[in-house]
Amino acid sequence: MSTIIDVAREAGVSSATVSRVMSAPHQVAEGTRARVLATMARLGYTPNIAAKTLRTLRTDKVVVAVPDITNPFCAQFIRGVEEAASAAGYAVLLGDTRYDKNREEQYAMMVRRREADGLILLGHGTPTCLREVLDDSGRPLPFINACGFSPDPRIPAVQIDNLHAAAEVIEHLADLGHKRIGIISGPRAAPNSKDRITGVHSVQLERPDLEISAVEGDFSINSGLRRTLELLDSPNPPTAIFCLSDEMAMGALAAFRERGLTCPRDISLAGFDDIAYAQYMNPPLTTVRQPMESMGHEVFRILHDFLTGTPSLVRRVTLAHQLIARESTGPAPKA
Amino acid sequence: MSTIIDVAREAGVSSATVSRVMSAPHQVAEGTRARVLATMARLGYTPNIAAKTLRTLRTDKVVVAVPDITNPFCAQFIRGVEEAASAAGYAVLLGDTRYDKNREEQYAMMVRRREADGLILLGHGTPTCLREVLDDSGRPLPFINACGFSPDPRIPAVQIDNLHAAAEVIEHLADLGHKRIGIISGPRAAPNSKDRITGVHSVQLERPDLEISAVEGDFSINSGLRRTLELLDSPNPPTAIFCLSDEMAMGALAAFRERGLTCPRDISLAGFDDIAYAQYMNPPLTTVRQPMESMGHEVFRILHDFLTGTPSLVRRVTLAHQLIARESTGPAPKA
DNA sequence: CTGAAAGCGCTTACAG
DNA sequence: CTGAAAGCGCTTACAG
Repeated sequence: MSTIIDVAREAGVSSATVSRVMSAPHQVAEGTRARVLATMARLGYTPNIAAKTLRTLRTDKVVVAVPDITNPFCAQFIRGVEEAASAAGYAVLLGDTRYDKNREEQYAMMVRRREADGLILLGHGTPTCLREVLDDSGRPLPFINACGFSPDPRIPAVQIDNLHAAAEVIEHLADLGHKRIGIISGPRAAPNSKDRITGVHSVQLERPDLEISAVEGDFSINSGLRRTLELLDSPNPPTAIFCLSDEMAMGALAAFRERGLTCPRDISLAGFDDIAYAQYMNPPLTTVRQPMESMGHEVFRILHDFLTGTPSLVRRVTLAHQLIARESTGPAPKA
Repeated sequence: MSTIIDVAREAGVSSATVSRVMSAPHQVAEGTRARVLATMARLGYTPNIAAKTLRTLRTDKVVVAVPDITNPFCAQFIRGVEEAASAAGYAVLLGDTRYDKNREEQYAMMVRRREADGLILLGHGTPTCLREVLDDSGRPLPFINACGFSPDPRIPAVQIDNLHAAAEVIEHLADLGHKRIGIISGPRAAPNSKDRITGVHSVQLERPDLEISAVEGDFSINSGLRRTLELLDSPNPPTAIFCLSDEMAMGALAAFRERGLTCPRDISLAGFDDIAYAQYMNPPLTTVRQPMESMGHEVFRILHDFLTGTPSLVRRVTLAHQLIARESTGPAPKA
């Protein structure tokens, strides 16, 4: 591999000039620039990024860590981040944490080791290795949460209004005459699961005849299947089930089939997220759309402002959600 | 951020010793080592990877580029690669090419610019910027294909036996009495689509009463839906449809619903890949399982051998597939 | 518009 | 077991 020195020698200029041709071409005389460009092409020169990074302390990379790349919901978010990032000349390093704190830390370490300029984390957590840095300096970090507000108010975050979104689903079900509603949540610890459950109960305050039974899932198809079976086998089973992810709703559909139940005739079902598959399920799934691509754009924009030193006081951004009523919800069966 | 020099000064040793504590601890006297370790911890020292990479010309990273991270099929593959990679001390950089050659090139450039040691490409293509290097030196590159054999025999690749896998599906359908079978392929240009279609026709040679009509899709749910509708609306519609991806099969199921057809009573359906959703579709989907995680393991192993200079003549590896007969295929309806 | 020179933070033969 | 020193390939004030 040829270096900037080789190019300089061949083109009869200094390495500084070659460097300028790449980073500030207008500072170089046109003839010189053309000669250098031709030489670079002839030698097949490719800059060594490690050297550049060492010198500038900038990588033009961000890492985005998601809990489960297998989930199209995460993938859509990544797409959004990547779109905004590549438009700004940044590359995206993708991390799959599998809901594992250790793996999250590993990706966060990439920014400490200067392998990336910043970290975008889909979720509400703050990796330890970044938290320490935060405490030391007291100033914000190149770090942002999506789909979950951090408990630390200094850390910027973007999400939807989970509380009201969940409330809307319950209202939708209640309007259809459902009285007994089963909720399958994600892990309770997650603030957005808590927010959604709070939303559910906020409706119950105004409609005291609602009976809500909440069980805890883990967002996976299989947990949706298992928990639904439990709800169906309880003494007084719900007439509608609200899963806090579309994947769990997919499991619920499988459970209905296993019990010979027809949706929505015998039981209604709502999901959350509006992944690409939701509209193709049988029946098409009623769910809440989270604007994941926009969330990706927004999150990158905020991180980028920070990285470029653009002053900004933005800390919390809430994006619009949308209840999408499809065929999986219908009138409650007559008792 | 403290550097190796700071640690050396504080610990009263040279930077060479600090370096050895990290990379070859057994070469350092125990007392010295302990002192250095304590100092590193006290200063919160984190090595600067850019400097290390510049010096060693190794990144301990591989980039894996997939056509569509949104597809769980790709995600499973990534999981496999990542498992093998992290066991070997490598990090994975993930690239989503969206079936776009330009984006593929961009990720391939990362290895030319020394941002990664090698490239794993899910698909059969060879990025131009790597092809040139190959031509120059004549020796193999840190590059490997998965799910598609490269036309260039020097480039290693791992896949399943697409030809026989597709043949097995057709035989399964023919055994169920189906005579008119519709095929929805991926883009025809892809070698693995061609291989599968060849497999389909190989069965036809032995069973001349089979009528095969093949149309071209793009692996997306929506193309599965559209193409299925076309097949259903043709003068003499097939009694079974074989989609060359499970996502397209999902679209086919939506098309059946749109036309009021019950699967498998009125029409049978088979997919390809066995993504996680396949078993939860309604009805559960008959499909061909590709062992994507194992493929990821295998691919990384081969690349790693190359990277570490381990001599190996492995060029083509074929992994076992499996026909998974579920409920979406049944006897052909009586004419 | 261009060049000489310092320096980013590591690693690694080499010598002792 | 340890250190002095060179060097990986860039960029950037500084000077002209």
